[in-house]
Amino acid sequence: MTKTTGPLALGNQLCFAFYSVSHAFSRAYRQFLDPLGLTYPQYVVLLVLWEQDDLTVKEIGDRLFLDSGTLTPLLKRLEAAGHIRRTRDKKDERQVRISLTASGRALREKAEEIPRQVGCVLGLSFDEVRALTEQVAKLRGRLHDSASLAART
Amino acid sequence: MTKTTGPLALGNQLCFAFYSVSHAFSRAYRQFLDPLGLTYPQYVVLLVLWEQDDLTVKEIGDRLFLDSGTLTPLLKRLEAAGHIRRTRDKKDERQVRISLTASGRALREKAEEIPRQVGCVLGLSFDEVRALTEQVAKLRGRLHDSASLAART
DNA sequence: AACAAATAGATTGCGCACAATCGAATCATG
DNA sequence: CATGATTCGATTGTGCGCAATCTATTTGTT
Repeated sequence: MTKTTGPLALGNQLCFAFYSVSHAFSRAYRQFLDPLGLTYPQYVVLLVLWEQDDLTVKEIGDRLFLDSGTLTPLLKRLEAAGHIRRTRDKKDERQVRISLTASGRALREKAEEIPRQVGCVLGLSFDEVRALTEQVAKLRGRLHDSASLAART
Repeated sequence: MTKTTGPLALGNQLCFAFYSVSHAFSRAYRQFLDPLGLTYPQYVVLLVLWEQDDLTVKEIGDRLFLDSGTLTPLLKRLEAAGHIRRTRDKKDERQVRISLTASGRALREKAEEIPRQVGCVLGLSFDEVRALTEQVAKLRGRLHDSASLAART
């Protein structure tokens, strides 16, 4: 057994809980995403585009808290797979607009069932999932606020 | 604004909440870990060793849900930094035992304050942190159980 | 003793995640 | 206008995270 007291005790550390559950979720999704040839981060990018098509790289990054160093190669792989198109914006040539292809839109159907399938092993009610999601999102917001505060120093 | 309904709506997805809060935590820890020359995964390995020294790679992996593909290079970097020693077990030459050096033990003091410093931006009481940690750990357990069940097929 | 199976760790290859840096395009200010 | 600052995205380099594979060692069975 591990100790359960003290500031360094692993069991008490919320950060590790999130770190490890995030990987566990990623592995759980993998079994459904592998047949589609998608990774979890690619799937999340598609989630964004299924909600709103034709976004710039920056807009996608803002929604997912990812920067171009992560997104550029990821988007190139999605483009190589034929799921998206990358085109420079005519109005502002600095921006690259990302739009779904027919293939990318077609994936949506198959992806629609995944969260439900993973969700049923969680043993949580819809309301519990909603409450937990909101609580976690609130924590993420506070961490971001404090980070951007620290960065301004 | 993003939509808030439908199975694919990002805001409703617990998985993304964990994915993004985990990165947010990692970034929050980074500002404290950078001065120590540690990454978050390296810090977590040290947390384990501060709790119990002289573990095998497998034992560390079991506690952290990581495999040798991740741990071997990470441990070599911790060894190169002088924080740990890696020695083959005399009784069972397949195993590599990981033990802290004086330098590795000395880091503990400086690391002791980090979770508290990050924790105070969360705006949660001690009990709320404990409850949330337990709830998240329970979810991780269920995801693991279902994964090992699926792997056995 | 002999040999198949299991186990521990290392290695390889791929895909994030992110800091740092760069070039090009745009904007702001005088 | 001019030009300095800002913004966007791409690029580079480092470090995970993990599947797949490999070797060496140990264990189990006969």
